[in-house]
Order: sequence, then C-alpha cells, then structure tokens
Amino acid sequence: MAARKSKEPKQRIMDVAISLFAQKGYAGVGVREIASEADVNIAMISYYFEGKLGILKAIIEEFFCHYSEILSDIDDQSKSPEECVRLMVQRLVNFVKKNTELAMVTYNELPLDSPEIAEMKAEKIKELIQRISGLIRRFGLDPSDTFHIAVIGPSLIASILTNFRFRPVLKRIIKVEFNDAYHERLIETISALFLFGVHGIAAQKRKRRK
Amino acid sequence: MAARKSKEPKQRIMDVAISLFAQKGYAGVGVREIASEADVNIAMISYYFEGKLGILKAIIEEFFCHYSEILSDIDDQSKSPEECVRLMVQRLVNFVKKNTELAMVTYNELPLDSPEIAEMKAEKIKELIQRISGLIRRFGLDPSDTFHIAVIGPSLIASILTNFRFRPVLKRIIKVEFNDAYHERLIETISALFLFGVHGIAAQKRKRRK
Amino acid sequence: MAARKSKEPKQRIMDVAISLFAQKGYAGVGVREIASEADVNIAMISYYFEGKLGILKAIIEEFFCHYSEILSDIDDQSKSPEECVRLMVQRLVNFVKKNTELAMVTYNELPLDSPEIAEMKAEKIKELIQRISGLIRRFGLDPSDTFHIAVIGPSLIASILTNFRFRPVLKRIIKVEFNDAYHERLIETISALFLFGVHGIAAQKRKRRK
Amino acid sequence: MAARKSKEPKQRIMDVAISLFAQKGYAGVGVREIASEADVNIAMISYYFEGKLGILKAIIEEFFCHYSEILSDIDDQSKSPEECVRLMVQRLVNFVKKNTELAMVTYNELPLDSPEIAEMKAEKIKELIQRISGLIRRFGLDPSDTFHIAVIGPSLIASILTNFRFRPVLKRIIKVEFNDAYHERLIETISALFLFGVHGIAAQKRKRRK
DNA sequence: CATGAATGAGAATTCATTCAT
DNA sequence: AATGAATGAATTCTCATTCAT
Repeated sequence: MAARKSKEPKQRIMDVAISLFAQKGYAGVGVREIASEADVNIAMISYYFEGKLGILKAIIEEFFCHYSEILSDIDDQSKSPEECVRLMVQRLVNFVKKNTELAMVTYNELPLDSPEIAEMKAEKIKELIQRISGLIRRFGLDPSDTFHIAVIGPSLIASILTNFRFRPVLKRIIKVEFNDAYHERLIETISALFLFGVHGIAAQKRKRRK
Repeated sequence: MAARKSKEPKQRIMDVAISLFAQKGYAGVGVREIASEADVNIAMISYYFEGKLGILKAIIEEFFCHYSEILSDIDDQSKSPEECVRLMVQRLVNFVKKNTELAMVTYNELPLDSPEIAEMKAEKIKELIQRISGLIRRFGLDPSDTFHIAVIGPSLIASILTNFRFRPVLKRIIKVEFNDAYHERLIETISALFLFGVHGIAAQKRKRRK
Repeated sequence: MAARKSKEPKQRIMDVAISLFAQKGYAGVGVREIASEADVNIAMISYYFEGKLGILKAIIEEFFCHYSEILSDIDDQSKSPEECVRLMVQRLVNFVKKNTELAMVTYNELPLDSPEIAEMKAEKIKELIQRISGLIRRFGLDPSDTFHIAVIGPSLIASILTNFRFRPVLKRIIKVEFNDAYHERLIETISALFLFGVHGIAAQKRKRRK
Repeated sequence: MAARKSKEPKQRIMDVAISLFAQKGYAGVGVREIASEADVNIAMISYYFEGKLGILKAIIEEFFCHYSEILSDIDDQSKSPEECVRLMVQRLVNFVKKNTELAMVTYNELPLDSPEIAEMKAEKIKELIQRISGLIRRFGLDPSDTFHIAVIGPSLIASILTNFRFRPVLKRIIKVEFNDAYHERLIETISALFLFGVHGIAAQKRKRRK
C-alpha cells in the first residue's frame, strides 16, 4: 500500500495527502495516515509543511499555480470568443483529467473556513475572475455587472468539476466509461452548453433593450 | 448562543448539526460541540441518532425527502418542456434559498466515502435521475444515452448549488447582495443558460444527422 | 504505587499532581504520568481541570486559600507586634510543614510566566501584601515606603520556604532530622532573626533622624 | 532577535540558554528554541554540551565558580564579623545584579531531582557551607550545631535571591524602580536585618545559659 | 566543524461512545 | 427520558537526539 520510495519524501507526502484528502476530505484524514501511507516519519509533516494545514495550503497553491497557467492566454484577441471558450473548456477538462484529485481537494475544501488560508483563497479567486471578465465582455455582457461574474463563471467551472466529483457515485448507478472519447464529448457538450447559453442570454438582452 | 429550548431535543440536534456541518464540514464538527450548542446532553446524540453518522444520514434523508417533493410534478406533459425547466430551476433555487445549509451539507458530503450511507445515496440519486430523464427526452435528446444524464443534469444542479456554496468567498471579493431580486435573476439566468444550451445542442445534433 | 481509590478522582488528580510537580517541577511532569499515578483516565484531566495548566491554577488557588486563612487575624491590635510576628511565623511553619508539597509547587512555579495565571498571582500577592503592611507599620517603619514591602516581607517568607525547599539537598550533606523539635526551634529562630532585625533597623532609623 | 554572531557558538548557546531557562524554566525550554535563538545548528548542542542537561550542568558550574570567587576571602580575620557579613551581602547583591539570570536558573533548578547533577550540587553546597561556618562561629554561635547552618545561611541567601526572583511579579503590583540606589539600600537592609538578627539570637543564648 | 534531514518516543488534547444511575 | 462521569483510542504536534554528508 505504501507509496514507492522513488520520489523525495516531501513530494510523497504531497501525493499521498492529495489522494487521501480527495477520498475522505481534509478533516477526515489524519497526519498519521498520511505519514504511514507515504512511508515517512510523522514528524516530517511538521518539518516540511509546518502542520497539517500547511499541506492543504501547499495543495491549493499548487492547484492555482497550474490553473493560472491554464488560463494564461485564454483571452487571446486573435481568436474568436467562441474559440476561446472552447479552448478554455478543453484545457480545463484535460487538466482536471490529469490532476483529478488535486482539483477535487481544492474544490471541496475551498469553502472551508480557516482564517489562515482565507486570504490566499480570496486572492487566487480574484485573479481568476479578472482572467475571465475579459472574455465575458466579448460576449456582449457587461463585466462590471458583478452578477454575471458571480453566476456564469462559477457555473461553468462547477459544471466541469462536478462531473468529475460525482464519478464514484455515478459509476454505481449508470454504465459509463470515463475514457478519452468520453472526455472529448464532455468538452464538446460543456462548450456547446455554455456557448449557446451565453449567446442566447446576450441576444435576449439586446432584444429587450429594443 | 445555545439553541432555544422551544423545540424538541431531537430537532434541536438536527438544526444545530446542519448549521455546523455546513460551516465546518461533517468531519470538522464534534458531537460535543453539537450537544452543547443544542443544549442537550452528549449521550442524547447516540440515543436519538445512534452516533454521529446517524445525524448525517438523517440530514441527507431530509434533504432528499424535500427534494423529491420539489421535483414531484416536474415532468408535467401539459406544460412545455421549457416551462418545466424554468419551473424546476425556480423551485430548486427557492428551496435551496430557504434551506441553504441543509443543501450545502448534502452537496458537500455526498462524495464522502462511507459504506454505511453509500447505498442510500445511490438510491436517492437513481430516483433523481429518473425524474429528470423524461424531461431530457422531450428536448430531443436520447435518454438512454447515459452521457447526457451524467453531464447535463448534474451540471444544472451544480450550477445552482455552487452559486450558494461560494457566497461566503464571493462576498469577500465582489460586491453583491443576495436579495430577492438577485434570486429572481438567478432563476432567469440559469434557466436561460440551460434552455438555450440544450436547445442548441439538440439542434446541432439534428443538423449532424442530416 | 498508584494512589488509593479511596478519594474522588478529582481529588486524586490534585494530590498526585501536587506531589509530582513538587518533585520535578510543573513542566517536568506529563499529564500521562499524573493520570496513571492517580489511577485515572487521561481524559479526566481535561474533563475536570480543562488541561494541565488548570491543575496548576487549582493548586495555586488552594495554596492561597489556605494561606489567607492563616494570615486572617495576624494584625490583631490586642497583641503586641512581637507576638503577632511570632504567631505568624508559627502558623506559616506549621502550615508549610503540613502542606509542604503544596507550598513548594506554589513557591517554585510562582515566577512562571504564563499569561493565563499571571493575573491571579498578582491579585493573590496584592492581598498578601495588604495583610502584612499593617504589621510593618506597627514596627515603626513606613508602610507607604514600597521598599520595605518589597524586601522584608518576601525575605521572611522566603526564609521559611527555602528551609523546606532545600531539605532534600541538605539531607545529603549534613545530619539533621526534621522532627517536631526542629520545627519548634525553626519558629523561634526565624522569629528572633526578624524581630531583632526589624527592631534594629527601626532603631537605626530613629537614630539617624536625630 | 537572534544572538549576535560576534561570540563563539558555544558561548552563544550558553548565553541564550541562561536567558531562556531563567524565563521559562529548564523543562519549559526546548533545544530547538535555544539553537534558533543562538543562531546555531541544533546538532551543535549535543556536540558542545552532550545534550540539554549538559547545558544546565555548565550553567550551574559557572554559577558556583563565580560564587566561590565571591566568597573567597569573606572569612577575613582582619575584619570584624560585621564587616565580613556586610561585605558578603554587598558582593552577593552585586554579583546577582550583574548575573541575575545565571543566578536565577541555578537557584530555580537546584531542587530539580536529576541523579546526574545531584552529586555536583551536593559538592558545591558543601563547599559553600564550609565557607560560611567560620563566620557563624565568630558571632558566638556553635558551628557544629548543624541547625544554624541549615537555617541562617540559606535564609540569608534566599532573602537576597528571592528579592530578584519576584521582581517581575512585584513590578506589576507595587511601584518600585530597581536602580543603583535601590540596590545600595537592599545591601544595607539585608545586612542590618541579619546582623541585628544574629546578634540578638546570640545575646539571647548567652542570657539563657546564665 | 557544521549541516539539515530523519527518527521514534512522547507531549497535551479531543474524539465518539458507553454505562450506571 | 435524561444525566454526567468515565473510557480508550486517536488527534496533531514537539521533543531531544543522531546520522550521513
């Protein structure tokens, strides 16, 4: 069961923690379990991460670090907004597909109220919003209208993440295989859903103004 | 701080547990905290709910009980599918608005891997899917294609719930007031998003078949 | 080795803690040692005293509670100041003789810098000083001169307590038996030392004024 | 915060340890705290002092080394016993004034029951007693009567040390400034207290013999 | 000399649960 | 129906020390 000793201890702790947090939630996992699974002395957790919360901080930071990279050149003016959205969805899905547990931990523990990481979360999300607001404007929606920011962006992200989040539960109920074809189709569908959706809303708005 | 002794002890425990679980997560709350907040002896929790997990079970059951009621007559043939979706979104939003914490606990702890409640969750979600599959068919999509079930339904629900879930975080970042007008607009927007989206996808499909 | 189960658990914890703290110092004793020695479950310490520091607080409080009683009618105007001092020394010695460990713990840990008990200590000592200041005045010394308060009072108390404090060390070096006769003589000697001393200082002062 | 790197590492460790032990007690301080404060690698403590206890041993040894020097020529037959006592008190006060923390650590941890340093302590104190016994004899008291050794000597020392020991507590309660004038007066008062006291006791004894 | 990673034992505290009353 | 004391395991974290480099 124990993780292979191929990697550095610090990385092993991270990997194991991501996996366990994803399965049982941050509060549901003990440092002893992490340490034994990572084949590392318990004291090493405090040594490297200054406590259990430190691991979560590192995890969230890693997520947002990758995430930022993903969104770095989304608002490319040389592409049509439609292409941008499709590209973003594609990248997001591929990223979460490769780092499912990392994404799940971050998504699940984001509402956790810990003063120590509240600041960090707020900062990261602020940055995220700024990234997306440019795109929203290009669809003819008012980015200064905080409502759209608060609704459409999170909806899109949640739509993708939820899809991964409930897979263990879904597997028990319906017959699906989460292979490459599935993900291709997922990208297509989510993109289409939001593109048609946002276009529709924008058109509706223009009509009403008249 | 302690809950008023007006209600029965069992209900007080439930109320307090819902509130605390919503704030800190199931694993982050202790029975002693619940007991003291509910102004109830600790032993009463085992007495009424047979342990901490029993409270969570009761909470999830209560959620799905209400939830089922909400969706009871969604697939009403006398209404247009558009009206059905709009009604469903409206009812969902209003329900979550009134029972935010109950919904949050259920949504947050749903991926939790506890064998004791896994069965229950599967059963509840199965029922939920059946409710929605009729509606999906009426939009021209194949309900036997499990893909749509696995993607569109959860996306819709997640879009709504996520909106509530991240309010504490959002409040820190952007200026929004979650009043009645906000919720009216939320219903409109989510409905529009999915109606335009699903219509678009269905149209796309028809075009491709040709 | 374990304490007899004759008394209540809470009292057993106190008794054992006093004994162990006196031997090894507060920081040198663990709650597990206390619990096992008192034949009590470890959790009971938090249950009864809300943590290790709580035991120390209780100990110090008990000491000062008894101590106050001891000094209650020291400043008796019907007695000569000499009689008062002699009585005080007698009572103090007898008290410390009976509650050596309690006194040692309090005396040893008094300089401990713990914000939680600093207030309590200050309050207790303030009361103690007020008790003694009346007596000092009757010896012809100015009680508003904080110097005497800060020097003579503590010296007297320290003289008594130190005598008990270093007994284990002294026993190894010189041949003494700490029996009743010893304590009688101790009372006499300490009383004489301070009475002659204070009288001498007061006389010196009067002489200088001239 | 870290100690200046001007001195040798070993001395830095000593200095920091003395300061920290004086504040929090031997058992209340960790080697890591000492190491980081002294800006020294943790392993260096074992290297130089063979463990934490080794530091304490070194501290106590340093104290007694200085202390012996202080008392070296106290029993000078060319001076009157009164002058000797006065000189001793003066030297002691000045020494403790300059090395308060060193003295406090030694005084506080002296009753600590550690077999490894018990021997050393006994030896040091034996020497100390011999130094003082000559003086006691010159006051007309019987130095073979271990009682006086066990009571008067320790009382004198404790009177001085206690005065320094409770300064942090005293400062909170009464208004005193521990400046040079204060210490001059302290020397005078303590000397007078004991001189008058011992003379009185000796006179009393002579009277009784008659 | 000096380092920093690593160890295993032990620290205090809190956990959910149970039991006699 | 309800209490509060009691339990033993588990919690996170820190301890002094050592070792290979």
